[in-house]
Amino acid sequence: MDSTVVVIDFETTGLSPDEGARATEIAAVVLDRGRVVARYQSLMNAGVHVPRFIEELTGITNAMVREAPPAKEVMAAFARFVGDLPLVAHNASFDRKFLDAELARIRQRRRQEVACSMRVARRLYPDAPNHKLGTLVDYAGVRVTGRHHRALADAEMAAGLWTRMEEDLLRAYRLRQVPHELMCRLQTVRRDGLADFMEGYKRRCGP
DNA sequence: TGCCAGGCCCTCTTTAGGGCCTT
Repeated sequence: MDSTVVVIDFETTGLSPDEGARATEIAAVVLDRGRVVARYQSLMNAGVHVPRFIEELTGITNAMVREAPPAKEVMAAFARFVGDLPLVAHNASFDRKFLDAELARIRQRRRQEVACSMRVARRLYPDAPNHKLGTLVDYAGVRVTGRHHRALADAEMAAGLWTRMEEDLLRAYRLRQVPHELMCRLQTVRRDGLADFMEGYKRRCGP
């Protein structure tokens, strides 16, 4: 189960929990050997106003949030769902800070690292027009599963992108498998040093 | 109601600046 990860995505009222932004929706998909085998998704009511811009961006309205279960219940269920499995998110620094902030409100702490699909994509696809999730989904031929900026659709498409990147690594470097640890280490490799890194990896670890 | 940040990476770099990406 070395390759099993949970791909997560938050929709929020803004860009930073330090500035008062809260989560409005969260989703997680369990990705096992390239297949989504479990899903979790919920809107959540954190008792905050959703700005008009965010309503238009996400389609998540104040009325939808008012009728959603309390954030503390959603986050507790989310924490049970993901357990200790390693996490993946697109632009992980964003989702990580909201995850940590929302968990702290229910007196829980994250127990695993969050790998970043955007950072890996920047290594693997330096010629993509840009590295937004929507652009990479088109560029890599990932199936569009729903509306962008809704948590479950974005988590599923990020999972599809993660799978495609594993496949491209397998093809390009003739590996038998792509351990999650390798995907994490790719994040810290300079973009122009990927080929050298992979050759070194194969020598140390075998194909 | 309207507006907001921060980590990462690249390069014309490292005594820094600016673009990208997330909502």
